[in-house]
Amino acid sequence: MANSSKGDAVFTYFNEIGIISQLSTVLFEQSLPEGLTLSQFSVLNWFVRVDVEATPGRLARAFQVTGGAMTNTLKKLESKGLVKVEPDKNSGRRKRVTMTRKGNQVRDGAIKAVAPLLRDFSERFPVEKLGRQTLQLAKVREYLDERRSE
Amino acid sequence: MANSSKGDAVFTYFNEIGIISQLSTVLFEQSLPEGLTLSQFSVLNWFVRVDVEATPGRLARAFQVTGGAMTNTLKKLESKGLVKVEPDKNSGRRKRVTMTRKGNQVRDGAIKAVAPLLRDFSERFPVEKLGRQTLQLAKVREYLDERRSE
DNA sequence: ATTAAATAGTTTAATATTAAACAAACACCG
DNA sequence: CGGTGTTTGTTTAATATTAAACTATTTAAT
Repeated sequence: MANSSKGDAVFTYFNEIGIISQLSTVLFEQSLPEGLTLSQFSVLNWFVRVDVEATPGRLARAFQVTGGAMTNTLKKLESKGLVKVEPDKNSGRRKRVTMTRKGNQVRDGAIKAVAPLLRDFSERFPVEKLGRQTLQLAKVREYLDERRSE
Repeated sequence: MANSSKGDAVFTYFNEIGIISQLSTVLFEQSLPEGLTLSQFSVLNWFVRVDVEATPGRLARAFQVTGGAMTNTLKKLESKGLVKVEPDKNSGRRKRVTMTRKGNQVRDGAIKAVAPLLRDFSERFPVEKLGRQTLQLAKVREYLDERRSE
C-alpha cells in the first residue's frame, strides 16, 4: 500500500514533467520564425552560447540525440541557409559546421520573437523560484543520466 | 542584460524538463513488458485508476493527444489482446473500450516490472520532496495549459 | 607495414505523433 | 420533418526521432 502510493507519487511527478515538456515545446515552436523546430533553434543558439564551430558528433552529444537525428537537423538548417557544413581539412571523416550570417540573424529574430513568452512566464514564475526548481531538476536529470546506459 | 539572463533561466528550466522527460520515458519503457510503450501502459493503467470503460475520445482528452494518436494506441493494444473495442449500443458513432483480462494481467506485470525503478528513485528522492516539486510543476502545467489554445 | 579495431557520419526502416481531410451519426432548430 | 452544424472516430501525409546497418577514415597493435 505504502509502496504503491510511493510509486504513484513518482509516476505523477514524471507525468507532470512529460506534459510540461510537450506543452512548452509546442508553445515555443509556435513563436519561432522560419518554421524552426526547437531542435533547430537549439543548434543555432548553441553556436552563440558555446562555440562558433562544431562537428555533427559534438552537437549530437551536446543534445543527447543520435547521430542520425543530428544529420537530419543539420540538413534542415543547411537547406534554409542557416548553417554551413564543410569537410574538415585536418580529418577526412569529420565535418565542420558553422553558422551563417543569415543563421545568426534568424537566431536573433527567434530570440526576439520568443521574448514576450519568456517575459510573461517569468512574471508569473519569478527567477528565484525558478532557479531553485532548476537546481532540483538538475539533480534528477543527473540521476537519470547515470542510470542511462547501465 | 537582465532580460536575456531571465530568458536564459526560463530556457534552462524547460531544457532540464525536456531532458528529464526524454530520459525517464526511455528508462521506463525499457522496463515495460510486451513491448509496451508509455502511452500504451498509461491507457491500461487508466482502466485501473479511473474507470473500467471509456470511449476513444475520452481517453484522447485524458492524455491530451489527438484522436488519431489514440486510434493508433488502441489498435496496438487491441492487436496485443489487451483491450477490447466494440461499437456502443446506445450511440452509433461512439465506441466502447474496455480492458481484457489479459490486459489486466499485463498491466499488473508492468507495475511489478517497474517497481524496482520507482523504489530506487524514491530512495534517492523521498516522496515529501517529490510532492513539493510536483505541486510546483502542476502550477506551471496549469499555466501552460491556459496559454495553450489562446 | 598489415591488419584489426575504433570513430565519424549517413542511410534506411520503423515508430509515435500531429494536422487536416474525411465519413458517419446525431442534435437541434426552422 | 429536413436541412445544418456538431460530434466521434478514422485515415492520410508529414515530421522528428531511434536503432541498426553501412561506408569511409583514422588509430593502434603486432
